[in-house]
Amino acid sequence: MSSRLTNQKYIILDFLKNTKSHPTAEEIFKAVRQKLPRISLGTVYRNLEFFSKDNIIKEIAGEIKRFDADLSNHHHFFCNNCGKVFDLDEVEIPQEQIAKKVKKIGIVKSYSFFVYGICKKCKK
Amino acid sequence: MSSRLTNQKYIILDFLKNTKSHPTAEEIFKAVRQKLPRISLGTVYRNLEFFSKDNIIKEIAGEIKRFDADLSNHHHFFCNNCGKVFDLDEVEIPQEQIAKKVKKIGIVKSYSFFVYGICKKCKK
DNA sequence: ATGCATGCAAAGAGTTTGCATATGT
DNA sequence: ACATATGCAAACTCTTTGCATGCAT
Repeated sequence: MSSRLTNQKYIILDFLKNTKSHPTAEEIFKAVRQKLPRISLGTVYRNLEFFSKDNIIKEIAGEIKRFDADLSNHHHFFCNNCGKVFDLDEVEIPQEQIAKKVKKIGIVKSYSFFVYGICKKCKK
Repeated sequence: MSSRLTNQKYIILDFLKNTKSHPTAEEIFKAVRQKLPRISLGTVYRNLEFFSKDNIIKEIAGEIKRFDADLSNHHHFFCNNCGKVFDLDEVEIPQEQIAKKVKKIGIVKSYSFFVYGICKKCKK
């Protein structure tokens, strides 16, 4: 964790630890502002970057970045219609097999697997 | 393909079909401008969107969008150091198995799998 | 001839950064 | 006390859009 524990850091992280919504920086800003009305977007971005670098949270790349404090090895489903992101807890990827095949290209540091589709709610 | 075949479309697509570099819009712009000095970035973006919608090319989401005219079922390796993108031709994902597990969440339309790491050149 | 595509420039989103001030250690 | 973190606003990057003009059909 970055060196000085401020209220801002604590509340941002607390919010992230207690949501499964994979929020964007903007969404985190709005949520956190309810407890800390004077917090700035810049601070949110700066702290999210600290947390990512310290592997306390994970960035989920997409059109817009999203953030996830659930560091367990899981992947994501993006709904093309409503934009929501769902966890794929049961889906596993043959990592060792992949790492072997990728050896020719380089050293694997991490994986990210996205499934795109239409979620049940939007399907109706 | 979008309705009117212009020189701009032709040259953009021709460039994409003949590169393996997974270029960004900016890179495509620079390359294409050598043949069409008056082309604008807006036109590049507009046409890339046309092509994507018509499934002539694929967008690769990341910090910055990249584009790929190779529609074969393959995945990508991103080098965290130099930012280059490499094709992973041999890596296969158990799609059917995944689709089954994802059924609870929604209908699968597409997959994307990224491997992040350090490429051989950067490793040295 | 018609209307879709283009070039250009301005506007938009999302993100980063510089600087003076505030605050954790 | 001191250096790091913050708020604020400006700057930046990537992308989209409005509009007059050009060009494929």
